[in-house]
Amino acid sequence: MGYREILAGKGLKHTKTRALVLEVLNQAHIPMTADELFLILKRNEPSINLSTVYRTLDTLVKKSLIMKTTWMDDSRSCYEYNRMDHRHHLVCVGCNRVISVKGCPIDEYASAVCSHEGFEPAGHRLEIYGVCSNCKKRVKRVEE
Amino acid sequence: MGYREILAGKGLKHTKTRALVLEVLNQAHIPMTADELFLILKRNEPSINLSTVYRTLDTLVKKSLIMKTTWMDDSRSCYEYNRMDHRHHLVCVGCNRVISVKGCPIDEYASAVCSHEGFEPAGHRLEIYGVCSNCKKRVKRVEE
DNA sequence: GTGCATGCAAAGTCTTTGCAGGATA
DNA sequence: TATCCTGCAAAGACTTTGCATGCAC
Repeated sequence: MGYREILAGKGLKHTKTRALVLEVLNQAHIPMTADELFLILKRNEPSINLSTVYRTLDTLVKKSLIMKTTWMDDSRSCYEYNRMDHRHHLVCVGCNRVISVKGCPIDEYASAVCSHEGFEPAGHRLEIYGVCSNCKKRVKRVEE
Repeated sequence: MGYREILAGKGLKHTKTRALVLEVLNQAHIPMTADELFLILKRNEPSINLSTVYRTLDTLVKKSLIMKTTWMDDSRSCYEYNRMDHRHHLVCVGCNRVISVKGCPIDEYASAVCSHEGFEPAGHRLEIYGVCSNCKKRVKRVEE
């Protein structure tokens, strides 16, 4: 299914920006900031404005085509393609490298917690933070 | 152990603001914004300034006495007491009510993911989002 | 042609910083 | 007393909004 159909399915007009945002996020597999997207979109569409990117992201979030989130150490919003087989992420607290992790260990637990509290499940957010091997070396070097 | 000792253990001077921030967050069991804290602290310390609150929070985060995070639908930073037996949260996407959930289903999984990728575990963030019973009723009423 | 999307500029919100005076060990 | 903390005001970063023009259906 092309992005034109995906957008039409949500009652949205097809525009260059919307299709490109969906494509970039779909291929990225990793949450990106509005500014990062802006710089990428600018290559195809030099006249594009950052506020258009924000408006586009907002629209796509409202239609649940993408999700908005953040990393714990950064207050900027990030945006991520909303897939059926969602992934979680492993983030290095040293260099901010992000690894996309397949499989979700939470769905069952989340449903159980929700039903215990009388909630209708709507999703969850899970990230794992750690120190990657490069950063571990760097720390050791400093400690020596 | 009092907050004076906790602060001293991290090499920090004891100040009213620091002790109060720790106390409020410790009792809250739920992440709070800088502004929410500011309003509470103002009751005890009417002359307090919001920038002092931000500086205090920053200091306490750097010493790992508290943690900084956000909710998915809000870009403001929240701060949470850093306990050994950490909790996760169930958030209503309708009214933003937050329920603190005992027990963590993730530690083992997080360690496994980290060791698979050569990371040293440093923590994780997990929140569950859902629609609480009140908000479910509200939706039904609108649909009828 | 109508209604929604966009570029541009300006405003808004949250957060950080510089500086002089004040509190802590 | 030396050092770090605080209030105040100003700046900074990210995000949103108003308006006139342009594009999609």
